[in-house]
Amino acid sequence: MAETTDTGLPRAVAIAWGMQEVPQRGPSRGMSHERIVKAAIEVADNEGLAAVTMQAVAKPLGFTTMSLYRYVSSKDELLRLMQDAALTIPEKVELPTDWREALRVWAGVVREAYRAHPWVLEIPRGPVSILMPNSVRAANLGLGAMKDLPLADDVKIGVILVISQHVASSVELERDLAQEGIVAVPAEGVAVLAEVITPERFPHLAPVMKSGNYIDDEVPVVENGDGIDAEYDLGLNLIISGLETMEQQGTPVNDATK
Amino acid sequence: MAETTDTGLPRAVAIAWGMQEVPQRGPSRGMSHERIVKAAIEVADNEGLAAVTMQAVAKPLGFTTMSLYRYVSSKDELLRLMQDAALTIPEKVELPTDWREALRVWAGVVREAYRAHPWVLEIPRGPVSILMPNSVRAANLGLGAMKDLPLADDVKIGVILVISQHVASSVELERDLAQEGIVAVPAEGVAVLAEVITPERFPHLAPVMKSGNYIDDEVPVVENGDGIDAEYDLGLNLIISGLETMEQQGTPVNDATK
DNA sequence: GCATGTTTGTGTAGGTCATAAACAGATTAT
DNA sequence: ATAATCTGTTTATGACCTACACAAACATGC
Repeated sequence: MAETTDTGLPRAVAIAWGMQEVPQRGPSRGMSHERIVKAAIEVADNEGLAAVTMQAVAKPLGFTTMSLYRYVSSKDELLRLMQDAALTIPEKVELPTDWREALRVWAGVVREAYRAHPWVLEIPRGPVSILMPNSVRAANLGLGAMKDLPLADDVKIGVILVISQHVASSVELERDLAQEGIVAVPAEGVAVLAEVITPERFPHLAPVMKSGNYIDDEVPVVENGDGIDAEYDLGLNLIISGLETMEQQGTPVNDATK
Repeated sequence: MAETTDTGLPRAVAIAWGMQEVPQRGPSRGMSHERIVKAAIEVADNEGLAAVTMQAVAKPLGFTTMSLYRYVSSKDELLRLMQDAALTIPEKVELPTDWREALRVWAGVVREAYRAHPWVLEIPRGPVSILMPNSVRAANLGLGAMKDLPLADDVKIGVILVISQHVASSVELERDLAQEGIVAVPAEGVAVLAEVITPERFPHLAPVMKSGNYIDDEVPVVENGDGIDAEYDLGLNLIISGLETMEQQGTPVNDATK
């Protein structure tokens, strides 16, 4: 599926790491991966990921659609490059010494990266994604945040995955709810829904909905904007709190960093 | 964006709840939402979500492509119906009384539902998804698992979201890694990668990779199949453990169920 | 310099898809 | 009956990705 280079690495990985040798014989190139990806990101930022067509990317650059294929072997590859390039982790991040605070800062950095380009979450993240430069940088930073936490390496990797996924899901939820006109269910629709979500059929959920915090006239069932922050904090707090007990219980450690 | 009915509810919601009145005047219908969705799910199960085209769904049913549009207003609506129908929660689930075990069982049920149709995770889950019958059933069951946990309702809702998202992400990761030929990076490629992931540039990550658990000849950086189970358990354990301390600390309770 | 092979950007064309529009036959309401 | 409405179909349109072929540009080896 994913095109591979002679090193056996997916092409997108080689390109993103700058490991793709440039041809020498022909005319010099008038374009570059960087400029293409940048233009594509601009389109996605302005008009959404669905608006990213080869034509829409090429045109502002003053090139033809097909010319992009001299740099990118498929649209899929372009999407993968965008996915990595959009995950902009700041060059220098000051991490607190306390691992709890450090993890919070780290999660916040990742969260802001997603928030800056929410469409990245629409791109399917295959196993290749994790080999890309910015994913590696993010993982490295996350491990740094946990450097004083006495847990095994594979647990730390797991924590990084769990937190990343939580952050991603949270931003995704936030983005979904921000789309007005979809969430807004008028009172009439809510009333109709209340007829099928009865206490008999849904004994545990129905009372919660009745309690009113989750159904007002506009926003049903799920939380509003503030609720998203609450959900983000809740998940992060639970994970960190869980790590604390794990730390106190002293899980066996197998740390390669010594 | 999402088509709405006269009740103001998205059409997909009305259809899924069986709240869509059937026309009376014309000829009787030769097709049904159920059969269409079932056929579509079959295609997705066999050939992946990408193979779900209106034609591919209609043909096995002996109907034309366009006939589907008499039942479904767009492909997007069909996808949403598939998304809900694929989340098959068992009719009766025996939940242990202990909320910790009950949450584990609940998470397992959701996990198996996703595993049965992993392609659901490729369908963008908009805010509408949460109004669909099976999402509501899942939420109700999750709340039931926590019925003896003295926490506020909105916290419980948050916990359900957090756990669902963790389960979904974990299954997604599992599915990605199961696709052979993408993950398999030959030793040569790994060696090349090791040249750019240097201890100087990635002081925390590089030692972990060197430690060997994460790079063998075939599977780089990320865990193999067993590792996925470990990641799933880790996340769930952290969340539940976090809930335990929250329980012991006695967070203020505001329970609508009394 | 010059021939040769390579690479670039472009134009053309083919194939897949979703879906709008118009129509004939079926069925029910008046 | 007559009119209104609905069903399934045929036809057509417009996005899109991308394979292919071509001419001009450029580096290398003679």
